[in-house]
Amino acid sequence: MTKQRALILRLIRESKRHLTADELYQLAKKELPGIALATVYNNLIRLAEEGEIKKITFCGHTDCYDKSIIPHIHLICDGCGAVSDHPSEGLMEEMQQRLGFPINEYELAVHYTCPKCQ
Amino acid sequence: MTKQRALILRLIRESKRHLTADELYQLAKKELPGIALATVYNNLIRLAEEGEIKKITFCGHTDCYDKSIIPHIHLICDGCGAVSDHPSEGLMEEMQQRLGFPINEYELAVHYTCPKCQ
DNA sequence: GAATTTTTTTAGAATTATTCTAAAAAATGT
DNA sequence: ACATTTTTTAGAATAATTCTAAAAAAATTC
Repeated sequence: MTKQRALILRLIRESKRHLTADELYQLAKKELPGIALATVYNNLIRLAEEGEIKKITFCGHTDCYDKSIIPHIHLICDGCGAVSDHPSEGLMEEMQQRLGFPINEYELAVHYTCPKCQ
Repeated sequence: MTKQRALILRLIRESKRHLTADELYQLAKKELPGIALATVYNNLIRLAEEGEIKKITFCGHTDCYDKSIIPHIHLICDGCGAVSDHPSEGLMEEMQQRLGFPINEYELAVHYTCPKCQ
């Protein structure tokens, strides 16, 4: 665990939003000015492999990284594009029953119109 | 409706798989050798806007285009990476009940291990 | 149906996101 | 501390996508 990797993990955990690789790079540079963008990418891959964070990809957006590795629903407002998280207890089991075979995980993005954009 | 757009739409509809922009470009060139890659992109954007096709993005994969605009589940094998479609009747309603507010659409990718890769 | 206007296409440059490479630096094991 | 392994850095390379300006095609108007 290098100081670069620790910093990236901390930034992801402290953030209220999902951050892109470049956003993390910009934030990381403030604390560790010499850090390279490739280091951010390397560590994001590694942290995701180790299960510390989760890579998320939405249609039309740059890949982001989520501190929560517990499955949950991503709510996307079609008006302003804001992304929020929503718990999804029991959805794994529900999905397995529906499909009739065991599953490893799922990614669920729900598009709606948030109260502000109504 | 230009012949380029018609061709791209036909190729998507005739394909059994989801195709990337570049795959479509390669296929389209066989029938219309002078077609430009930008034309493929322009028309994919347009066709998706018009609701003729659907753009799909999976974590780590290049964007693909789906002939079916009816919501369905994408099954992704974690072994071989193969993507297949699965119907999802009633899932929209189920999801709305779970969330407690109306939704526009959803994207659901389920990761599993296919029989071959077991 | 020719002239005009609008839309689309083409070719290539530009941009964005990401990955690769090779040398330097840091961390780890002895 | 010395050797080995891993990680980082800087910058080049690649991949996917978008932009731009001119040419071509399609649609509209007279």
